[in-house]
Amino acid sequence: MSPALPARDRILLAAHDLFYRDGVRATGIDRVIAASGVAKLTFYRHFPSKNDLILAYLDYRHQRWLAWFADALARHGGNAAAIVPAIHEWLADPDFRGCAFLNSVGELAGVLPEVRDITRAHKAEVAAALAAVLPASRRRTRQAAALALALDGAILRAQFDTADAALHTLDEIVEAVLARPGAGR
Amino acid sequence: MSPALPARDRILLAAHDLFYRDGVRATGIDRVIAASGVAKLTFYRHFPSKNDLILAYLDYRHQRWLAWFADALARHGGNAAAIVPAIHEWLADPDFRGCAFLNSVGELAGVLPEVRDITRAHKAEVAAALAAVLPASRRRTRQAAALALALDGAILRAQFDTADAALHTLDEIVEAVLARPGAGR
DNA sequence: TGCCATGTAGACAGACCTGTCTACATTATG
DNA sequence: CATAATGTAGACAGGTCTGTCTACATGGCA
Repeated sequence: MSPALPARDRILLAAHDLFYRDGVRATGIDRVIAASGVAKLTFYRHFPSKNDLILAYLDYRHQRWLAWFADALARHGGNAAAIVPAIHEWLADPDFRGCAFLNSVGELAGVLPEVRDITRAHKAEVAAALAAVLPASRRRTRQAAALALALDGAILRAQFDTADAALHTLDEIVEAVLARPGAGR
Repeated sequence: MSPALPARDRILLAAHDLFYRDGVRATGIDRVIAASGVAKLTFYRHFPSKNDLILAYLDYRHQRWLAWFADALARHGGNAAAIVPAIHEWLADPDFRGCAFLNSVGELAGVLPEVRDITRAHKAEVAAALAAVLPASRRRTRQAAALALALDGAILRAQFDTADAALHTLDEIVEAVLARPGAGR
């Protein structure tokens, strides 16, 4: 009957699900408290303000998403051809609601500037994960940056158009960027 | 002393500036009313609910932004090389706060589904504006779709990283997409 | 035994939000 | 002149939000 998880973890889990699904601003503290089955005072002992919870949520999301992404890339072959199938897996998930970081920047960057830094750091790691599956070359880092940017575009596109359209266009950009003859230096 | 613009236009102008700068959800009706110098009852006669105002705002923004974009492309030469300089102009604007439509999808799609359709229509017209400056070819429409997606990625990137980084990466994608040898059909 | 961290339940304050309502002024038009 | 549309000023209701507070329970450890 004792709770399976300590209070802090239950709060963080509940906050993750609600913040990601409904948006940070649209989710009240009271809903997080109800969903985690914790008392209000307990909540405020662990997270003195909602902003603290938001930052903890982004940190948790960062670790969780990146672990999933690295695993998905590996499962699909661990090379450049794995990128689109891995993303397809995500976009097809019925719980897909876009990128938590991009969503948060739009919602919160004005009032919580740390979100910008967290997002920049997150996207840098995404680009690194992409670079790791590209063929070694002098242009690999820049190719990864281009793919990371296109990936963000595709994630957004999938939120107001079909996932298939987003993936198809992403695929074209991936091929164009990788096929491009070495124009560089 | 009579107002330069009819009440409805003043409301829409004020809503545009506030919604775009601070976000739709973060901006209360009272602030729009104060900024437009209109009485509350007058406001509610023109826009029975905030949702009506939001949709009118997006419609107005759509026309205004697209007119600016077409003009900027023309001023920079009206060909494919005009794309990055035109976007540069926008990102360098101190009032730049990302794409109003992408921001709204994140904030509102859950409670106001029309936002999704409006955004899809807006982006389709952006792609058409891009296609108009690309060299005629069998692949022009698909190239424009790819560039539109990359453009969205760049707009986002500029919100948490430097505009220069976003533009540089966008430029690489533009060149890769346009340089790509005809991969057939 | 005594102390303290950690927990529960829930009332409450103060702010802000949307939308309604009363009461009155101005202007154009039939 | 009379009527209707359009405007102003601002109180108010009912809801939601964050964060504080009181009062009490439990379990580990010195």
